[in-house]
Amino acid sequence: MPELPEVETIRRSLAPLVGRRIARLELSPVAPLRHCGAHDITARAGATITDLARRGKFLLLRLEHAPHLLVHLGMSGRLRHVGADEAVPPHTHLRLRFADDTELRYIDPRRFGGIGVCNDPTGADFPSIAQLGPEFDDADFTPSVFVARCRRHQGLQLKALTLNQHILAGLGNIYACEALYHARLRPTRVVRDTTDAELARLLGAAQHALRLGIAYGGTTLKDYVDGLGHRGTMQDFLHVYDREGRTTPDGHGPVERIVQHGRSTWWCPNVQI
DNA sequence: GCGATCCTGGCC
DNA sequence: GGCCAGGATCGC
Repeated sequence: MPELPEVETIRRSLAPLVGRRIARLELSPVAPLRHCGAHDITARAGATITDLARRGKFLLLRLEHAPHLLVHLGMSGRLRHVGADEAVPPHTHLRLRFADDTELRYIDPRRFGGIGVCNDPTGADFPSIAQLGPEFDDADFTPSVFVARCRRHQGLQLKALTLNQHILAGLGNIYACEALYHARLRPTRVVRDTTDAELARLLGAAQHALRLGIAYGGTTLKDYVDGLGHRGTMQDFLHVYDREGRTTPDGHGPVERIVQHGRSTWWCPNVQI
């Protein structure tokens, strides 16, 4: 479900949790645990949340003392801060209860996401975070750095490149399709047949797509909401994603759908060369 | 680098 | 019943 803009929106919406102590913690027996055991999670009961951070699509709940908690929402994960008396939906895997009778719930029907712990406040000791590429807004992440990273994967199609979290962290299927459209690049193009200038354009388009997504509070296609239940509005500004057979909103032409690596890509042949 | 795989649910 | 879904990992 959530890509970087959605996770960032959730992070911001959960700011009221900072400073609160986890009075009680409940972990489902089928919770998707990553690189840890149930006790690593349940032992965090009693700890105080000092900060909420994000790295790529990971949300970090920093606690007063390590280890910290981290969450990845996968395809169907949600985080909700609600009153503890609200009905508990199916597939609720983690509940962090606070003294004011509210709780943070992690809900994930498909369990493609997961929860884990890390000792480093940036999550750097967590395997899949350690392997992430730079953040889109990292000041050191210049076009030449991005091009150099891309050149290590000369055989990749540009669609796979944009989705590859080791090269640039945060894009998912929506923002990858939109970035390729704004960069005017055909998703089936291969890195080795792409100029440095084109790759630099792709980075700029990806950064733009992510910034826009954050500004609009994420994309609600179906059921994405932030921690307080608010929908995003980025869906009103998409140019190609899920628009097969329609024209781009800027009137540049018809949108086609192809399948790459088992996933849909929407793109506009009139624009993307 | 690619395809299969992990899951549940919604829609046709 | 089949197909599809905001993701990532693990084999070959």
